[in-house]
Amino acid sequence: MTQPTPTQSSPARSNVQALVDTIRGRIIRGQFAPGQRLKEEWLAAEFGVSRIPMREALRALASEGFVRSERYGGTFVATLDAEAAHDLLDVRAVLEPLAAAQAAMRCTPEHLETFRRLLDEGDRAFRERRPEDTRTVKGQLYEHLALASGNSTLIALMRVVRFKIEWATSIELIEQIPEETRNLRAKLVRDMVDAMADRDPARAATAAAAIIDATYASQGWRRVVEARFEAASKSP
Amino acid sequence: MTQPTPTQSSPARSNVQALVDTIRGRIIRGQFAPGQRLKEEWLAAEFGVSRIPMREALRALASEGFVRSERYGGTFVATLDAEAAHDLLDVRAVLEPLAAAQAAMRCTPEHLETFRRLLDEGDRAFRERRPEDTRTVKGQLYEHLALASGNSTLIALMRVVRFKIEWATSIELIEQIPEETRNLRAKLVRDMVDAMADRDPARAATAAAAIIDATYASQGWRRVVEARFEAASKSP
DNA sequence: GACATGAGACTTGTATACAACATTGCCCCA
DNA sequence: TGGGGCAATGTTGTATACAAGTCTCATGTC
Repeated sequence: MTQPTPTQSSPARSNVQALVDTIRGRIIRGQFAPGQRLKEEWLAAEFGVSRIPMREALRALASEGFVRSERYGGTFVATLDAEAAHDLLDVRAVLEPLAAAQAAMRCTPEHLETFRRLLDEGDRAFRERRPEDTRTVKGQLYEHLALASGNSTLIALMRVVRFKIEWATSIELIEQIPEETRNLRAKLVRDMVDAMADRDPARAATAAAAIIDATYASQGWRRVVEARFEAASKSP
Repeated sequence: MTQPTPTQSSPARSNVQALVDTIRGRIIRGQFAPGQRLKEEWLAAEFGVSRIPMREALRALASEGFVRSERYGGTFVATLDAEAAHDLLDVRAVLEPLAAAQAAMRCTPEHLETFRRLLDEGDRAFRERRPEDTRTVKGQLYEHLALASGNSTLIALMRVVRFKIEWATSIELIEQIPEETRNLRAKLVRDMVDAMADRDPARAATAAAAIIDATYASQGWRRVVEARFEAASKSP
Protein backbone atom coordinates (compact mmCIF):
# COMPACT_ATOMS: atom_id res chain seq x y z
CA MET A 1 0.00 0.00 0.00
CA THR A 2 3.04 2.27 0.12
CA GLN A 3 2.63 5.01 -2.42
CA PRO A 4 5.69 6.53 -4.07
CA THR A 5 7.58 9.32 -2.40
CA PRO A 6 5.55 12.45 -3.01
CA THR A 7 8.19 14.48 -4.77
CA GLN A 8 7.36 18.12 -4.34
CA SER A 9 4.45 19.15 -6.45
CA SER A 10 5.20 20.42 -9.93
CA PRO A 11 4.37 23.69 -11.72
CA ALA A 12 0.73 23.19 -10.75
CA ARG A 13 -0.65 25.33 -13.50
CA SER A 14 -4.11 23.98 -13.01
CA ASN A 15 -4.79 22.89 -16.54
CA VAL A 16 -5.05 19.32 -17.62
CA GLN A 17 -2.33 19.40 -20.23
CA ALA A 18 0.21 20.31 -17.58
CA LEU A 19 -0.91 17.33 -15.51
CA VAL A 20 -0.59 15.06 -18.52
CA ASP A 21 2.90 16.29 -19.34
CA THR A 22 4.10 16.05 -15.76
CA ILE A 23 2.74 12.58 -15.13
CA ARG A 24 3.95 11.32 -18.49
CA GLY A 25 7.36 12.71 -17.64
CA ARG A 26 7.38 10.86 -14.35
CA ILE A 27 6.40 7.63 -16.07
CA ILE A 28 9.12 8.09 -18.67
CA ARG A 29 11.71 8.78 -15.98
CA GLY A 30 10.58 5.75 -14.04
CA GLN A 31 9.40 7.75 -11.05
CA PHE A 32 6.09 6.00 -11.58
CA ALA A 33 7.05 2.38 -12.10
CA PRO A 34 5.39 0.07 -14.64
CA GLY A 35 2.42 -1.69 -13.08
CA GLN A 36 2.12 0.79 -10.25
CA ARG A 37 -1.39 1.76 -9.29
CA LEU A 38 -2.30 5.39 -9.75
CA LYS A 39 -5.18 6.29 -7.47
CA GLU A 40 -7.05 9.31 -8.69
CA GLU A 41 -7.55 10.81 -5.27
CA TRP A 42 -3.94 10.38 -4.28
CA LEU A 43 -2.65 11.92 -7.48
CA ALA A 44 -5.18 14.73 -7.25
CA ALA A 45 -3.97 15.57 -3.76
CA GLU A 46 -0.37 15.32 -4.90
CA PHE A 47 -0.96 17.94 -7.59
CA GLY A 48 -3.39 20.05 -5.61
CA VAL A 49 -6.39 19.59 -7.87
CA SER A 50 -9.65 17.72 -7.57
CA ARG A 51 -10.28 14.32 -9.10
CA ILE A 52 -12.06 15.69 -12.17
CA PRO A 53 -9.07 17.25 -13.97
CA MET A 54 -6.91 14.37 -12.76
CA ARG A 55 -9.29 11.88 -14.31
CA GLU A 56 -9.11 13.72 -17.60
CA ALA A 57 -5.33 13.63 -17.45
CA LEU A 58 -5.30 9.89 -16.74
CA ARG A 59 -7.72 9.26 -19.60
CA ALA A 60 -5.46 11.17 -21.94
CA LEU A 61 -2.48 9.13 -20.80
CA ALA A 62 -4.52 5.98 -21.33
CA SER A 63 -5.22 6.99 -24.93
CA GLU A 64 -1.48 7.51 -25.39
CA GLY A 65 -0.88 4.09 -23.92
CA PHE A 66 1.12 5.11 -20.86
CA VAL A 67 -1.49 3.88 -18.40
CA ARG A 68 -4.19 1.25 -18.55
CA SER A 69 -7.49 1.37 -16.76
CA GLU A 70 -10.62 -0.70 -16.62
CA ARG A 71 -14.01 0.42 -15.45
CA TYR A 72 -14.06 0.42 -11.67
CA GLY A 73 -10.78 -1.43 -11.87
CA GLY A 74 -8.27 1.30 -11.20
CA THR A 75 -5.55 2.88 -13.31
CA PHE A 76 -2.06 1.41 -13.55
CA VAL A 77 1.12 2.49 -15.24
CA ALA A 78 1.43 0.41 -18.38
CA THR A 79 4.14 -2.17 -18.71
CA LEU A 80 6.67 -2.32 -21.49
CA ASP A 81 8.57 -5.35 -22.61
CA ALA A 82 11.50 -5.67 -24.96
CA GLU A 83 9.28 -6.91 -27.77
CA ALA A 84 7.01 -3.87 -27.55
CA ALA A 85 10.08 -1.65 -27.57
CA HIS A 86 11.37 -3.24 -30.74
CA ASP A 87 7.91 -2.98 -32.29
CA LEU A 88 8.07 0.69 -31.48
CA LEU A 89 11.33 0.99 -33.36
CA ASP A 90 9.78 -0.80 -36.33
CA VAL A 91 7.03 1.79 -36.43
CA ARG A 92 9.53 4.58 -36.12
CA ALA A 93 11.49 3.00 -38.95
CA VAL A 94 8.62 3.57 -41.36
CA LEU A 95 7.36 6.91 -40.03
CA GLU A 96 10.67 8.72 -40.04
CA PRO A 97 11.56 8.13 -43.71
CA LEU A 98 8.06 9.26 -44.68
CA ALA A 99 8.46 12.40 -42.60
CA ALA A 100 11.86 13.04 -44.17
CA ALA A 101 10.47 12.66 -47.68
CA GLN A 102 7.55 14.97 -47.03
CA ALA A 103 9.76 17.46 -45.24
CA ALA A 104 12.08 17.49 -48.23
CA MET A 105 9.15 18.65 -50.33
CA ARG A 106 7.63 21.09 -47.86
CA CYS A 107 10.11 22.38 -45.33
CA THR A 108 10.94 26.08 -45.14
CA PRO A 109 14.38 27.69 -44.81
CA GLU A 110 13.51 28.33 -41.17
CA HIS A 111 13.01 24.61 -40.66
CA LEU A 112 16.41 23.87 -42.17
CA GLU A 113 18.05 26.48 -40.01
CA THR A 114 16.49 25.00 -36.88
CA PHE A 115 17.63 21.53 -37.90
CA ARG A 116 21.21 22.70 -38.18
CA ARG A 117 21.06 24.59 -34.92
CA LEU A 118 19.71 21.49 -33.16
CA LEU A 119 22.41 19.34 -34.72
CA ASP A 120 25.10 21.64 -33.42
CA GLU A 121 23.51 21.74 -29.98
CA GLY A 122 23.28 17.96 -29.96
CA ASP A 123 26.94 17.59 -30.89
CA ARG A 124 27.95 19.92 -28.12
CA ALA A 125 25.76 18.23 -25.51
CA PHE A 126 27.13 14.82 -26.45
CA ARG A 127 30.75 15.98 -26.48
CA GLU A 128 30.30 17.60 -23.10
CA ARG A 129 28.70 14.47 -21.66
CA ARG A 130 25.34 15.96 -20.87
CA PRO A 131 23.04 12.98 -21.46
CA GLU A 132 19.88 14.80 -20.34
CA ASP A 133 20.47 17.55 -22.87
CA THR A 134 21.50 15.04 -25.52
CA ARG A 135 18.20 13.27 -25.13
CA THR A 136 16.26 16.53 -25.08
CA VAL A 137 17.84 17.75 -28.29
CA LYS A 138 17.29 14.37 -29.90
CA GLY A 139 13.63 14.65 -29.02
CA GLN A 140 13.46 18.16 -30.42
CA LEU A 141 15.04 16.99 -33.68
CA TYR A 142 12.50 14.22 -33.98
CA GLU A 143 9.63 16.57 -33.20
CA HIS A 144 10.95 19.12 -35.65
CA LEU A 145 11.19 16.54 -38.40
CA ALA A 146 7.51 15.79 -37.91
CA LEU A 147 6.64 19.48 -37.95
CA ALA A 148 8.69 20.06 -41.10
CA SER A 149 6.79 17.29 -42.84
CA GLY A 150 3.65 19.39 -42.53
CA ASN A 151 1.67 16.17 -42.21
CA SER A 152 -0.65 16.63 -39.25
CA THR A 153 -1.32 12.93 -38.86
CA LEU A 154 2.39 12.24 -38.82
CA ILE A 155 2.99 14.98 -36.27
CA ALA A 156 0.55 13.40 -33.85
CA LEU A 157 1.70 9.82 -34.37
CA MET A 158 5.40 10.62 -34.20
CA ARG A 159 4.92 12.56 -30.99
CA VAL A 160 3.47 9.56 -29.17
CA VAL A 161 6.07 7.24 -30.65
CA ARG A 162 8.81 9.59 -29.53
CA PHE A 163 7.55 9.69 -25.94
CA LYS A 164 7.37 5.94 -25.86
CA ILE A 165 10.85 5.51 -27.23
CA GLU A 166 12.13 7.82 -24.52
CA TRP A 167 10.26 5.67 -22.05
CA ALA A 168 11.85 2.54 -23.47
CA THR A 169 15.39 3.85 -23.20
CA SER A 170 16.70 4.60 -19.79
CA ILE A 171 18.54 7.86 -19.57
CA GLU A 172 21.42 6.50 -17.54
CA LEU A 173 22.52 4.22 -20.32
CA ILE A 174 22.59 6.70 -23.16
CA GLU A 175 26.13 7.51 -22.22
CA GLN A 176 27.06 3.94 -23.02
CA ILE A 177 26.29 4.40 -26.70
CA PRO A 178 29.64 4.06 -28.49
CA GLU A 179 30.95 7.35 -29.75
CA GLU A 180 31.44 6.08 -33.28
CA THR A 181 27.80 4.99 -33.44
CA ARG A 182 26.65 8.34 -32.21
CA ASN A 183 28.85 10.15 -34.71
CA LEU A 184 27.68 7.97 -37.57
CA ARG A 185 24.09 8.75 -36.71
CA ALA A 186 24.82 12.46 -36.41
CA LYS A 187 26.41 12.37 -39.85
CA LEU A 188 23.39 10.58 -41.29
CA VAL A 189 21.07 13.18 -39.80
CA ARG A 190 23.14 15.87 -41.48
CA ASP A 191 22.88 13.95 -44.75
CA MET A 192 19.14 13.87 -44.29
CA VAL A 193 18.96 17.60 -43.70
CA ASP A 194 21.19 18.23 -46.71
CA ALA A 195 18.89 16.12 -48.85
CA MET A 196 15.93 18.11 -47.55
CA ALA A 197 17.75 21.31 -48.46
CA ASP A 198 18.22 19.89 -51.99
CA ARG A 199 14.50 19.07 -52.10
CA ASP A 200 15.40 15.43 -52.70
CA PRO A 201 12.71 13.30 -50.98
CA ALA A 202 14.19 9.97 -52.00
CA ARG A 203 17.62 10.77 -50.62
CA ALA A 204 16.10 12.21 -47.44
CA ALA A 205 14.06 9.08 -46.91
CA THR A 206 17.07 6.87 -47.56
CA ALA A 207 19.11 8.81 -45.04
CA ALA A 208 16.30 8.58 -42.49
CA ALA A 209 16.12 4.83 -43.00
CA ALA A 210 19.88 4.60 -42.60
CA ILE A 211 19.59 6.37 -39.25
CA ILE A 212 17.27 3.68 -37.98
CA ASP A 213 19.49 0.96 -39.43
CA ALA A 214 22.42 2.42 -37.57
CA THR A 215 20.34 2.41 -34.40
CA TYR A 216 19.37 -1.21 -34.93
CA ALA A 217 22.92 -2.21 -35.73
CA SER A 218 24.26 -0.47 -32.66
CA GLN A 219 25.09 -3.05 -30.06
CA GLY A 220 25.24 -0.22 -27.60
CA TRP A 221 21.73 0.86 -28.32
CA ARG A 222 20.42 -2.64 -28.04
CA ARG A 223 22.01 -2.86 -24.64
CA VAL A 224 20.21 0.33 -23.69
CA VAL A 225 16.87 -1.23 -24.43
CA GLU A 226 17.60 -4.59 -22.87
CA ALA A 227 18.99 -3.03 -19.72
CA ARG A 228 15.91 -0.88 -19.43
CA PHE A 229 13.76 -3.96 -19.16
CA GLU A 230 16.02 -5.82 -16.84
CA ALA A 231 15.58 -2.88 -14.50
CA ALA A 232 11.83 -2.83 -15.08
CA SER A 233 11.32 -6.52 -14.51
CA LYS A 234 12.94 -6.23 -11.10
CA SER A 235 10.00 -4.20 -9.76
CA PRO A 236 6.75 -5.67 -11.06
CA MET B 1 -27.83 28.83 -33.20
CA THR B 2 -29.76 25.91 -34.66
CA GLN B 3 -28.35 22.68 -33.35
CA PRO B 4 -28.50 19.57 -35.50
CA THR B 5 -31.61 17.45 -35.54
CA PRO B 6 -31.48 15.39 -32.38
CA THR B 7 -31.65 11.99 -33.98
CA GLN B 8 -33.02 9.56 -31.45
CA SER B 9 -30.61 8.80 -28.69
CA SER B 10 -28.29 5.87 -29.19
CA PRO B 11 -27.61 2.72 -27.14
CA ALA B 12 -27.09 4.93 -24.09
CA ARG B 13 -24.95 2.44 -22.26
CA SER B 14 -23.69 5.03 -19.88
CA ASN B 15 -20.02 4.44 -20.32
CA VAL B 16 -17.70 6.89 -21.96
CA GLN B 17 -16.40 4.57 -24.64
CA ALA B 18 -19.90 4.19 -26.02
CA LEU B 19 -20.22 7.96 -26.20
CA VAL B 20 -16.90 8.22 -27.99
CA ASP B 21 -17.83 5.57 -30.53
CA THR B 22 -21.25 7.04 -31.18
CA ILE B 23 -20.07 10.62 -31.57
CA ARG B 24 -17.12 9.56 -33.71
CA GLY B 25 -19.55 7.61 -35.86
CA ARG B 26 -21.72 10.66 -36.31
CA ILE B 27 -18.74 12.77 -37.25
CA ILE B 28 -17.58 10.16 -39.74
CA ARG B 29 -21.06 9.95 -41.26
CA GLY B 30 -21.24 13.72 -41.48
CA GLN B 31 -24.16 13.99 -39.07
CA PHE B 32 -21.92 16.33 -37.13
CA ALA B 33 -20.48 18.62 -39.77
CA PRO B 34 -16.87 19.84 -39.81
CA GLY B 35 -16.57 23.09 -37.88
CA GLN B 36 -19.81 22.57 -36.03
CA ARG B 37 -19.79 23.54 -32.40
CA LEU B 38 -20.41 20.75 -29.91
CA LYS B 39 -21.72 22.18 -26.66
CA GLU B 40 -21.13 19.87 -23.76
CA GLU B 41 -24.47 20.50 -22.13
CA TRP B 42 -26.39 19.97 -25.32
CA LEU B 43 -24.61 16.74 -26.15
CA ALA B 44 -24.96 15.54 -22.58
CA ALA B 45 -28.71 16.10 -22.71
CA GLU B 46 -28.87 14.44 -26.12
CA PHE B 47 -27.30 11.28 -24.73
CA GLY B 48 -28.94 11.43 -21.33
CA VAL B 49 -25.77 11.80 -19.27
CA SER B 50 -24.23 14.63 -17.33
CA ARG B 51 -21.46 16.84 -18.61
CA ILE B 52 -18.69 14.94 -16.86
CA PRO B 53 -18.70 11.76 -18.96
CA MET B 54 -19.45 13.84 -22.04
CA ARG B 55 -16.39 15.96 -21.38
CA GLU B 56 -14.27 12.85 -21.15
CA ALA B 57 -15.67 11.63 -24.42
CA LEU B 58 -14.93 14.93 -26.14
CA ARG B 59 -11.41 14.94 -24.76
CA ALA B 60 -10.85 11.47 -26.13
CA LEU B 61 -12.12 12.56 -29.52
CA ALA B 62 -9.81 15.56 -29.35
CA SER B 63 -6.83 13.29 -28.78
CA GLU B 64 -7.89 11.28 -31.81
CA GLY B 65 -8.14 14.49 -33.78
CA PHE B 66 -11.84 14.41 -34.58
CA VAL B 67 -12.63 17.55 -32.57
CA ARG B 68 -10.62 20.54 -31.51
CA SER B 69 -11.08 22.51 -28.36
CA GLU B 70 -9.39 25.37 -26.62
CA ARG B 71 -9.67 26.31 -23.00
CA TYR B 72 -12.94 28.14 -22.44
CA GLY B 73 -13.20 28.30 -26.20
CA GLY B 74 -15.62 25.51 -26.93
CA THR B 75 -15.29 22.25 -28.82
CA PHE B 76 -15.74 22.03 -32.58
CA VAL B 77 -15.77 19.20 -35.05
CA ALA B 78 -12.38 19.24 -36.76
CA THR B 79 -12.10 20.14 -40.39
CA LEU B 80 -10.52 17.99 -43.06
CA ASP B 81 -9.09 19.16 -46.32
CA ALA B 82 -7.96 17.19 -49.33
CA GLU B 83 -4.30 17.65 -48.42
CA ALA B 84 -4.82 16.17 -44.97
CA ALA B 85 -6.68 13.27 -46.53
CA HIS B 86 -3.82 12.53 -48.88
CA ASP B 87 -1.35 12.84 -46.00
CA LEU B 88 -3.46 10.26 -44.24
CA LEU B 89 -3.07 7.91 -47.18
CA ASP B 90 0.68 8.47 -47.13
CA VAL B 91 0.78 7.38 -43.52
CA ARG B 92 -1.38 4.39 -44.27
CA ALA B 93 0.94 3.55 -47.12
CA VAL B 94 3.83 2.98 -44.73
CA LEU B 95 1.91 1.44 -41.84
CA GLU B 96 0.07 -1.20 -43.80
CA PRO B 97 3.14 -2.86 -45.38
CA LEU B 98 4.80 -2.95 -41.96
CA ALA B 99 1.72 -4.57 -40.48
CA ALA B 100 1.65 -7.08 -43.33
CA ALA B 101 5.27 -7.98 -42.82
CA GLN B 102 4.91 -8.44 -39.09
CA ALA B 103 1.67 -10.34 -39.52
CA ALA B 104 3.44 -12.68 -41.94
CA MET B 105 5.83 -13.54 -39.16
CA ARG B 106 3.36 -13.71 -36.32
CA CYS B 107 -0.18 -14.41 -37.45
CA THR B 108 -1.98 -17.56 -36.35
CA PRO B 109 -4.05 -19.96 -38.45
CA GLU B 110 -7.13 -18.35 -36.88
CA HIS B 111 -6.03 -14.99 -38.17
CA LEU B 112 -5.65 -16.37 -41.68
CA GLU B 113 -9.04 -18.00 -41.50
CA THR B 114 -10.65 -14.74 -40.41
CA PHE B 115 -8.91 -12.90 -43.24
CA ARG B 116 -10.35 -15.28 -45.80
CA ARG B 117 -13.79 -15.13 -44.27
CA LEU B 118 -13.71 -11.33 -44.35
CA LEU B 119 -12.52 -11.37 -47.95
CA ASP B 120 -15.45 -13.56 -48.96
CA GLU B 121 -17.87 -11.37 -47.04
CA GLY B 122 -16.46 -8.29 -48.68
CA ASP B 123 -16.80 -9.79 -52.15
CA ARG B 124 -20.40 -10.67 -51.49
CA ALA B 125 -21.24 -7.26 -50.04
CA PHE B 126 -19.68 -5.52 -53.03
CA ARG B 127 -21.38 -7.77 -55.59
CA GLU B 128 -24.71 -7.27 -53.91
CA ARG B 129 -24.27 -3.49 -53.85
CA ARG B 130 -24.29 -3.06 -50.10
CA PRO B 131 -21.87 -0.15 -49.69
CA GLU B 132 -22.38 0.11 -45.92
CA ASP B 133 -21.41 -3.51 -45.45
CA THR B 134 -18.59 -3.18 -47.94
CA ARG B 135 -17.11 -0.39 -45.91
CA THR B 136 -17.65 -2.23 -42.64
CA VAL B 137 -15.89 -5.34 -43.88
CA LYS B 138 -13.07 -3.22 -45.29
CA GLY B 139 -12.64 -1.68 -41.87
CA GLN B 140 -12.65 -5.08 -40.23
CA LEU B 141 -9.97 -6.30 -42.62
CA TYR B 142 -7.81 -3.32 -41.84
CA GLU B 143 -8.33 -3.74 -38.11
CA HIS B 144 -7.62 -7.44 -38.36
CA LEU B 145 -4.39 -6.80 -40.21
CA ALA B 146 -3.25 -4.64 -37.34
CA LEU B 147 -4.25 -7.27 -34.80
CA ALA B 148 -2.47 -10.00 -36.74
CA SER B 149 0.71 -7.95 -36.70
CA GLY B 150 0.77 -8.32 -32.93
CA ASN B 151 2.36 -4.89 -32.71
CA SER B 152 0.45 -2.95 -30.09
CA THR B 153 1.69 0.41 -31.26
CA LEU B 154 0.63 -0.38 -34.79
CA ILE B 155 -2.79 -1.54 -33.61
CA ALA B 156 -3.44 1.80 -31.92
CA LEU B 157 -2.09 3.95 -34.73
CA MET B 158 -3.82 2.05 -37.50
CA ARG B 159 -7.13 2.24 -35.70
CA VAL B 160 -7.10 6.03 -35.64
CA VAL B 161 -5.87 6.21 -39.22
CA ARG B 162 -8.64 3.86 -40.27
CA PHE B 163 -11.34 5.98 -38.63
CA LYS B 164 -9.98 9.08 -40.28
CA ILE B 165 -9.85 7.47 -43.70
CA GLU B 166 -13.48 6.47 -43.29
CA TRP B 167 -14.18 10.05 -42.35
CA ALA B 168 -12.38 11.28 -45.45
CA THR B 169 -14.33 9.07 -47.82
CA SER B 170 -18.02 9.66 -48.06
CA ILE B 171 -20.04 6.50 -48.03
CA GLU B 172 -22.32 7.50 -50.87
CA LEU B 173 -19.46 7.56 -53.33
CA ILE B 174 -17.96 4.18 -52.59
CA GLU B 175 -20.32 2.70 -55.11
CA GLN B 176 -18.63 4.80 -57.76
CA ILE B 177 -15.37 2.93 -57.40
CA PRO B 178 -14.88 1.12 -60.73
CA GLU B 179 -15.47 -2.59 -60.42
CA GLU B 180 -12.12 -3.46 -61.98
CA THR B 181 -10.31 -1.33 -59.39
CA ARG B 182 -12.18 -2.99 -56.59
CA ASN B 183 -11.45 -6.44 -57.97
CA LEU B 184 -7.78 -5.65 -58.46
CA ARG B 185 -7.55 -4.54 -54.86
CA ALA B 186 -9.40 -7.61 -53.62
CA LYS B 187 -6.96 -9.79 -55.55
CA LEU B 188 -4.00 -7.96 -54.03
CA VAL B 189 -5.42 -8.44 -50.55
CA ARG B 190 -5.69 -12.16 -51.28
CA ASP B 191 -2.08 -12.12 -52.46
CA MET B 192 -1.12 -10.47 -49.20
CA VAL B 193 -2.93 -13.08 -47.15
CA ASP B 194 -1.35 -15.86 -49.20
CA ALA B 195 2.08 -14.37 -48.56
CA MET B 196 1.27 -14.24 -44.86
CA ALA B 197 0.25 -17.89 -44.99
CA ASP B 198 3.64 -18.65 -46.59
CA ARG B 199 5.35 -16.68 -43.80
CA ASP B 200 6.87 -14.41 -46.44
CA PRO B 201 7.11 -10.90 -44.91
CA ALA B 202 8.70 -9.28 -47.96
CA ARG B 203 6.01 -10.51 -50.32
CA ALA B 204 3.27 -9.57 -47.85
CA ALA B 205 4.68 -6.06 -47.53
CA THR B 206 4.98 -5.73 -51.30
CA ALA B 207 1.38 -6.79 -51.75
CA ALA B 208 0.25 -4.35 -49.07
CA ALA B 209 2.12 -1.56 -50.81
CA ALA B 210 0.53 -2.57 -54.10
CA ILE B 211 -2.90 -2.22 -52.50
CA ILE B 212 -2.17 1.37 -51.62
CA ASP B 213 -0.72 2.01 -55.07
CA ALA B 214 -3.90 0.69 -56.60
CA THR B 215 -5.88 2.98 -54.35
CA TYR B 216 -3.78 5.96 -55.35
CA ALA B 217 -3.97 5.07 -59.02
CA SER B 218 -7.72 4.69 -58.89
CA GLN B 219 -9.35 7.68 -60.47
CA GLY B 220 -12.55 6.55 -58.87
CA TRP B 221 -11.08 6.64 -55.42
CA ARG B 222 -9.56 10.03 -55.98
CA ARG B 223 -12.98 11.26 -56.96
CA VAL B 224 -14.34 9.83 -53.72
CA VAL B 225 -11.96 11.96 -51.70
CA GLU B 226 -12.34 15.10 -53.77
CA ALA B 227 -16.11 14.86 -53.75
CA ARG B 228 -16.04 14.43 -50.01
CA PHE B 229 -14.42 17.81 -49.62
CA GLU B 230 -16.54 19.56 -52.14
CA ALA B 231 -19.48 18.50 -50.00
CA ALA B 232 -17.70 19.57 -46.84
CA SER B 233 -16.69 22.98 -48.13
CA LYS B 234 -20.30 23.79 -48.85
CA SER B 235 -21.09 23.91 -45.13
CA PRO B 236 -18.18 25.56 -43.34
C1' DG C 1 -20.68 57.44 -37.55
C1' DA C 2 -16.98 54.59 -35.66
C1' DC C 3 -14.80 52.79 -31.93
C1' DA C 4 -13.81 51.78 -27.09
C1' DT C 5 -15.99 49.81 -23.03
C1' DG C 6 -18.51 47.48 -19.67
C1' DA C 7 -22.54 44.75 -18.05
C1' DG C 8 -24.85 40.69 -18.95
C1' DA C 9 -25.47 36.12 -20.57
C1' DC C 10 -23.43 32.05 -21.79
C1' DT C 11 -19.92 28.30 -21.87
C1' DT C 12 -16.37 25.83 -20.03
C1' DG C 13 -13.46 24.34 -15.85
C1' DT C 14 -13.42 22.42 -11.22
C1' DA C 15 -14.87 21.13 -6.57
C1' DT C 16 -17.97 18.55 -3.78
C1' DA C 17 -21.25 14.96 -2.91
C1' DC C 18 -23.16 10.82 -3.74
C1' DA C 19 -24.03 6.34 -6.35
C1' DA C 20 -22.28 2.10 -8.44
C1' DC C 21 -19.30 -1.41 -8.41
C1' DA C 22 -15.13 -4.41 -7.06
C1' DT C 23 -12.58 -6.42 -3.46
C1' DT C 24 -11.51 -8.24 0.93
C1' DG C 25 -12.02 -10.54 4.91
C1' DC C 26 -14.99 -12.51 8.19
C1' DC C 27 -18.43 -15.66 9.65
C1' DC C 28 -21.30 -19.46 9.17
C1' DC C 29 -22.12 -23.94 7.58
C1' DA C 30 -21.13 -28.41 5.58
C1' DT D 1 -10.93 -27.59 7.85
C1' DG D 2 -12.42 -25.75 3.52
C1' DG D 3 -15.71 -23.25 0.88
C1' DG D 4 -19.51 -20.14 -0.04
C1' DG D 5 -21.98 -16.09 1.01
C1' DC D 6 -22.37 -11.57 2.99
C1' DA D 7 -21.15 -7.25 4.86
C1' DA D 8 -17.67 -3.71 5.30
C1' DT D 9 -14.46 -0.96 2.91
C1' DG D 10 -12.54 1.46 -0.63
C1' DT D 11 -12.13 3.09 -5.40
C1' DT D 12 -14.07 4.58 -9.50
C1' DG D 13 -18.14 6.75 -12.11
C1' DT D 14 -21.47 10.46 -12.38
C1' DA D 15 -24.56 14.24 -11.08
C1' DT D 16 -25.01 18.77 -9.21
C1' DA D 17 -23.35 23.25 -7.96
C1' DC D 18 -20.50 26.87 -8.39
C1' DA D 19 -16.27 29.52 -10.13
C1' DA D 20 -13.73 31.41 -13.95
C1' DG D 21 -13.32 32.95 -18.30
C1' DT D 22 -15.16 34.43 -23.04
C1' DC D 23 -18.27 36.61 -26.14
C1' DT D 24 -21.96 39.76 -27.38
C1' DC D 25 -24.28 43.61 -27.65
C1' DA D 26 -25.82 47.82 -26.07
C1' DT D 27 -24.16 52.28 -24.61
C1' DG D 28 -21.57 56.32 -24.42
C1' DT D 29 -17.85 59.18 -26.10
C1' DC D 30 -14.88 61.29 -29.54
